[in-house]
Amino acid sequence: MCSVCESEFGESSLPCMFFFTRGLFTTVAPTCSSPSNQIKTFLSKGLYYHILQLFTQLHLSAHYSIPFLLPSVIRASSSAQCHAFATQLHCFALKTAYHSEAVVSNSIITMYAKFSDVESARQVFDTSSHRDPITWNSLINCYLQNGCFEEALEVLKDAYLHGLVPKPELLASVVSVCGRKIGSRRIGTQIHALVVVDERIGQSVFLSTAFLDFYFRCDDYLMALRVFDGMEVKNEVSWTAMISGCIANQDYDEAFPCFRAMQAEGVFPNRVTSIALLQACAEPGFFKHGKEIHGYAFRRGFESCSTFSSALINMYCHCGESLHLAELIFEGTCCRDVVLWSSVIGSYSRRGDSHKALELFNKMRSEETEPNYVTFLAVISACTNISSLKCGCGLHGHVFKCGFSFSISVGNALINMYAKCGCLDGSRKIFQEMWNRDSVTWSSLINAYGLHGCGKQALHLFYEMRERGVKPDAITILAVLSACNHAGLVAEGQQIFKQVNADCKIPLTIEHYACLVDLLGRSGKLEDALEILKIMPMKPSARVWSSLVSACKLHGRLDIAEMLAPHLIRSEPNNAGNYTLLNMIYAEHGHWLDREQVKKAMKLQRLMKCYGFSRIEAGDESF
DNA sequence: TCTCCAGTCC
Repeated sequence: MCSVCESEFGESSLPCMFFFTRGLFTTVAPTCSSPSNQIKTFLSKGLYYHILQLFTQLHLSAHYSIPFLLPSVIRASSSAQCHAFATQLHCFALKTAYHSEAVVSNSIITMYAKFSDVESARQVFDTSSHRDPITWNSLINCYLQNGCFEEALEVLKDAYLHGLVPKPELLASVVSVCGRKIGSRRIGTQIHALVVVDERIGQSVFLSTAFLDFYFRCDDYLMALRVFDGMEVKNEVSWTAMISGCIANQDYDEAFPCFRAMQAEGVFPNRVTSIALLQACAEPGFFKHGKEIHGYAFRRGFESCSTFSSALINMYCHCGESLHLAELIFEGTCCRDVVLWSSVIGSYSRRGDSHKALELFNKMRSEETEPNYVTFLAVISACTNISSLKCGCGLHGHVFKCGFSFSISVGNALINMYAKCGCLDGSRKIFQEMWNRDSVTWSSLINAYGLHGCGKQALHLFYEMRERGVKPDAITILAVLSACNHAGLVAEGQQIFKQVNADCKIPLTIEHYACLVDLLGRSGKLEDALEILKIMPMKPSARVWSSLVSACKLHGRLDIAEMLAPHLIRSEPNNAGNYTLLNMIYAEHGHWLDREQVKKAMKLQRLMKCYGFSRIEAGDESF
């Protein structure tokens, strides 16, 4: 048996004879058959130098097979991440002039694309004498894979002008990027127009699905529906794109009938369909569908996929009482990737079980899974919930060590964490050290100032933010109003509210109105607060009523409190706190009869006053 | 070749 290609039979071939006679393989018997078999064996054993030797010999003997063999070896070496060997193969092609064959240069372009060496790929394209449609495709794909969207479009345009008709598969990739890239809507629509006008391109289910997804991502629901209805053939991917589109638009009532229609048409939902549907099942009222999808996926064997497990766990975590199921699935998943860990840690953190979230983070590290920035967001949030500065500082250190100091989101989470842990200096320092900031960064520090009663500084920062051209959003406004509220800056808060309301650029929500009403009430401007109640475009929430009644208590305005009392009780009939508040107001003014009535009403509702208590924690977690 | 999972500020 030949020890190179391990074949049992075959006649002596030229290359093996050569190696044998030159003593390159003194232990090899010359019984190999074809060069391609030998290459396969060399590749599987990692004997790259021997492949180069073999190519040299084939070239010297003018063997015809090189233009056929070289591309497949280049492809194999790029799949195996052998950068150095792949570059040597390129050198070999240059030296032997095989690079002038389109099939060879195409494979070299694809190889450089895989190694993210866009410049080398471009150089090969520019110097190649024979370009076929695949050469153009390879370069466009190279740009797309490496995030160079503008360059990809330039080449696509060039190719079209050179008379090349782009393949639907290629256009599908381009359209897919258009949907994901902000500001590329026009290009996607132009490509759609081109496909409609130029009949040479032809229709394909891939391309139509890409357009369907594209229009959903552009929030053009009607166009998406037109594309979907116009599709002659629909496969599981097109149905999945339709279902995902409905879910992204929060149109859950449409997503499930679509899923039924898909099955009725005889199209089997795949793993991606199940994952997309699980997202919708996490919404209140759709949990029963989630169990159904779980059962279906179990039968189809999707459960072994970590992406699926992640979506499943997320769904069970969102459905409150099913956390034990989420835990069971998590324990039963053998391949836990960083997404799965982050998902579980995030779920515990959101539910307020911060200690469990931190414990899982430690477990994740002990299992040697590297956290990413989403993991840090989840675990920093957990630490913020328990206001543990010691734990937060430890996490900050980890963030630094793991190289996530440059992440804006992580920086924002740290600003919030330091503020909630009582360390305003920490928040300020993070803000100052951040290389890039977004509107959330500014909102976070404004909020931090507000929490610490530094209203003036919060306002100053808000003005600076606007001067620097960073657009505030609804949350920034809420943070500023809240800061004004904490610091008693009534005039400033009122002015900002008026400005934002007049601009109409930022939609004001019930929270903004509640904050303003609270601000006015606390400062004794109860009549102004009542005016706001009249003009607000939404129904006042229980929080608005209770903050106003509290303000009445603070400023001794029994008259207004009595007027508001029925609204307060109606907004939250089962909240004992509201009755207690009224009790106290009546008692303070000596209205004992009214007080008795409130007490009776409380009894009637079988409500008990909840007494405050301090919780003693077992101990701080160590990091 | 198109479709899918975790997320900071209130």
